[in-house]
This record gives sequence, structure tokens and C-alpha cells, in this order.
Amino acid sequence: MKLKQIFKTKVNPKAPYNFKYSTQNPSHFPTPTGENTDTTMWFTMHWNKQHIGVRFVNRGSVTKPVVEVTIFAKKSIEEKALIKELAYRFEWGEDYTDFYNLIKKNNKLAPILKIFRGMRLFCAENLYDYLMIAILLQNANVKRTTQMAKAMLENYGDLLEFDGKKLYCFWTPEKILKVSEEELRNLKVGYRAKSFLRASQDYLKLNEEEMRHLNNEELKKALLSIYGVGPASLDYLMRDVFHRRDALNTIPPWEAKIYSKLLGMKSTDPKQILEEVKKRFGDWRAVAIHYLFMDLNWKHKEKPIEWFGKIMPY
DNA sequence: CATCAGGGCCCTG
DNA sequence: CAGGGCCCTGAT
Repeated sequence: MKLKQIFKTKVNPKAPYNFKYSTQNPSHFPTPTGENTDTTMWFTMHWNKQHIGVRFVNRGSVTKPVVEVTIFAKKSIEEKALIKELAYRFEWGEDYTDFYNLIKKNNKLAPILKIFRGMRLFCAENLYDYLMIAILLQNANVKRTTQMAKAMLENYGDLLEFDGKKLYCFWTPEKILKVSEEELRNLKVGYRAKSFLRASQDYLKLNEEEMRHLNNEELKKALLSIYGVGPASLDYLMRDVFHRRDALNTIPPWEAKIYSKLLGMKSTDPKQILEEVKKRFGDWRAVAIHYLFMDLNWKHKEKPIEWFGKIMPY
């Protein structure tokens, strides 16, 4: 479906804000729901029962941040509420001063701030979309995840046309619940067919807006009540969708190998690594690991790092 | 060529 | 709490 421009405005994220590193993540598997350059980002979302297209253009600098936001849709949209939502998802108002103070003397993190100061932990997706992504990631490598995501989007997503781009919008829970498990299985998503359906049912009982105000324990309980969400997906959801800085409590084996190297540790035991990360970074540990992990991924993208390529073959 | 570990979660014992 | 089953990929 073709969308038209509804409004264009400028926002000022709290400085320092690094547009490039706060709008793209080289570790993510490729999805046809968004596109990036270093200065522009396009993506799709659902908002007030509408499909919308979003474009960000960097019009400022790290110390004087300006993001031009253009919204495409069919019908009118209330500007203020949508900008507030985007500010939440992209952390435009967040203050990382305490984190920067905490790592001032850290020999691994302090040096990379020269490049990454002003990077935020953004998440373009809402809870439902990210839930579907979490299920796509389970028990699958990047190749398989990408293939399943493509099949699902082509069959149940909506193709939006705006600003010369054609990008898919995720399916809605209502839409997917009308599809049979067998039909989903035909897309080679395996047992995840059941997870998509049951997670969609569970999601409809929740209120994402209210969940943002829950404390960690309450939020954790609510998320674990969703079928298909276990300890690993929980950390991702808490960190990305709900911006909890301390959402690092279970480390999968392959991540343990990476963090061990990044932190200069001998052990690759997930438990020991978690203890060390807690000791060094406390309640900022999810952010700290994100900074280290992004540094690694960007370096790998520019010039492949052998040991990392072996663990993470994208 | 066949086999089988690995990955994250649910469910049963 | 341990362990089987789900569904594929990729290493052996």
C-alpha cells in the first residue's frame, strides 16, 4: 500500500547523541522492515491501527543533535504522541552521564568512547514485533532466522511504499491468529508455528504502555507469562523493548565466549562471566556489554575479525 | 554418505 | 530440577 507524507518535524535528542550508532546495529539479522545509511533510517511500524512509514535524517552533530523526522501514512496522525513514542524507542531523552562516569577508568570501555560516545540502545520495534523476532531467533542461526522472517513477512506482513522505499510492516496478532498452525508450518518455521500463535494470544492480554511502568520483578513476571519467552528472550526484551540497563542475567554459551574475550578473562563459563560483569558494571551492565559488543561488530564489519567470524558467521 | 551436537523453550517425570 | 522433544544447520 502507498503512503503519503503526513508531517515533517525536527527533534533534539539529549546531547551527546550519535545518530549513526543509535539507528543501526550491525549484529542484527537483515529484515525487509527497515533500511539504513549512516545518515538516514527508514522503518515501518503500527500506530493507532495504522501502518506507518518513518524516515529519520541526521541534521545535526553529536554535540548538537538534530533529527529530522518524516512520517508517512494514509490518514492523519497526532504528531505529539507519535514523537513521544519514538523518543521512548530511540532513547532521545536518556542521560548516559552516570554510565560514562562509571567507565571513565575502565581500560576496555574508556578508549572506545572516542567513537561511541552518544550511542543509545534503541529499539525500533514494539513489544509484539520484538516478541516475534525473539521467537525467530530461538534455536536458529542467522541464516535460518532470516529465511523464516522473510517467509512470514511476505505472507502475513504488509508491504508499505513510502519515500521511494518498499518495506514490510510486521503482521498483527489479530491477523496471525486467523492462520492455522499447519499453514505456518508450511513456511518451514517448525515448532515455532505454535509459539507465534500462543505468544500472539498472550500478547493481546497485555498492555505494553502500562508494562513500561512496572518494576523489574513485575515486568519479568509479565514477560515470562508469554508462551515462548524464557530466560534468554527475557533479557533481550527487558534490555531492548523496555530499556532496562541491568537486563543481563543469563548468558548463552556463544555469547560467553565473546564476552570472555572482550573482557580479557580466562574463563568462558557463563556464570563466572556474569559475576564479573555485575562486579564491574553493576546496574549498567547491559549497556556496558552493548558498547563492547557494538565496537566489536563495527570493527568486524569494516575488517573481518577471525575469531569472531568463527563464533558468529554472518 | 549418515550421524549428531547445538540452540531456547515447554512440558513431563 | 533433570532431561526429552521440537526443527533445522553445519560440523564430523
